[in-house]
Amino acid sequence: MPNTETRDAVLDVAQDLLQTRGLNAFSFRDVAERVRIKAASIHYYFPTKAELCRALIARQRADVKVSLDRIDSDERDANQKLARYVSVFRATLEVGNRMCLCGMLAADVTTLDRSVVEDLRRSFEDHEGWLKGVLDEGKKSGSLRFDASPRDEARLLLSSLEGAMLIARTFEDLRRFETSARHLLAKLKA
Amino acid sequence: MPNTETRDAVLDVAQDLLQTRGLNAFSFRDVAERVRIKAASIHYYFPTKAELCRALIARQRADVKVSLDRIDSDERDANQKLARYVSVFRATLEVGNRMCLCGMLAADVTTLDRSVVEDLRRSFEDHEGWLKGVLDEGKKSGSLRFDASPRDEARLLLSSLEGAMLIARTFEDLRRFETSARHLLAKLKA
DNA sequence: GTCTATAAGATGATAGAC
DNA sequence: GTCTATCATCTTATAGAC
Repeated sequence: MPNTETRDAVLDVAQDLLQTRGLNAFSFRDVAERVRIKAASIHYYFPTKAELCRALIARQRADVKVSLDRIDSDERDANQKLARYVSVFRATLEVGNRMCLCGMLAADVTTLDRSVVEDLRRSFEDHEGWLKGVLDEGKKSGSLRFDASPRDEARLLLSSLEGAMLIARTFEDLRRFETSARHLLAKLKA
Repeated sequence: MPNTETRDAVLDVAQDLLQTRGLNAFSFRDVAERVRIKAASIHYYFPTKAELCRALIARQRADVKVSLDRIDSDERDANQKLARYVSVFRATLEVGNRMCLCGMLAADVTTLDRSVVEDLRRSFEDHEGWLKGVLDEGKKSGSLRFDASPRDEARLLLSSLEGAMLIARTFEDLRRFETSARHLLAKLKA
């Protein structure tokens, strides 16, 4: 079996560099140095940068699923679920002023292989699908209020959070994100 | 005097590549080939990539000022002003599925020189300042309605539009942007 | 202003030793 | 699994001819 420890370390470092600098601003050598192996060794786990990307998205989707499942089991009120959801984004920004993994890949989308773009879209759709469910349920239970369809409202919320991260990061100002997120949730509250 | 024609052509091509691929995914050679000069010649106009960046932002800020001034002189209603403002973003996406220049640089922010980051922030502040004015005036005249401060609401609107571009671009789906933008404006309308 | 030539280093990727 | 060695190519940038 492959050495999962090294493989995970490579993914951890690559993810951090990707979220911090962007896909085209870090190299296999950058990753290797931090993992303290040689660049060539990374190719043993991930033959190409595209495969590294796919693995990052796959792991991220699994991690997100765990987070969303936990929110679903912990919270019953839609407002609380959304607040917890937002806190996932804030945590990303909080540690090292990182951009969302998918948001960063979205910026680099034209430089990605076709198959990576497809995975990236599925990842966004994971978020949108969950948000749609929460919004739908919140509207029906009377705890949320909005005029668009749950689908459109979910898309708008995700987009707005991504944009809020992008700009808060530019100003290195976490409070910018927090303020935007607070207003976004307030607008949805019944 | 320097050859303004070539200089402008370099800026045009660099801007397109930047908005399409991102700062770290195009080279002086890429620009040179499209302008049909040699890469070394670009250094005559822009000694470093950072200076090219600064020039792009400076030109963009001037262009945006012209656009916003025109909106101000053409439209009196705040809702109309915002609709025109949104159409500037849509036009960018419409032609070649391009990301906003500043939004793209924001993704690459950690790889930018300090001085470029400062210019980038000023560019965002230009937008936010204008939006704040429109929102303030719209609220006072009774044509707009929102709960946050004009400043926070302006920041949120700009963030949301950037995020909507980012994700619409990922799906190569202009209508995603249009739908999000429509709902954003509807939420503000009194 | 634009070119050729060149530097000095980085990049993704592969072959083959250990 | 990890390494060294190597490849072919690209990158930003500079020097100096034309």
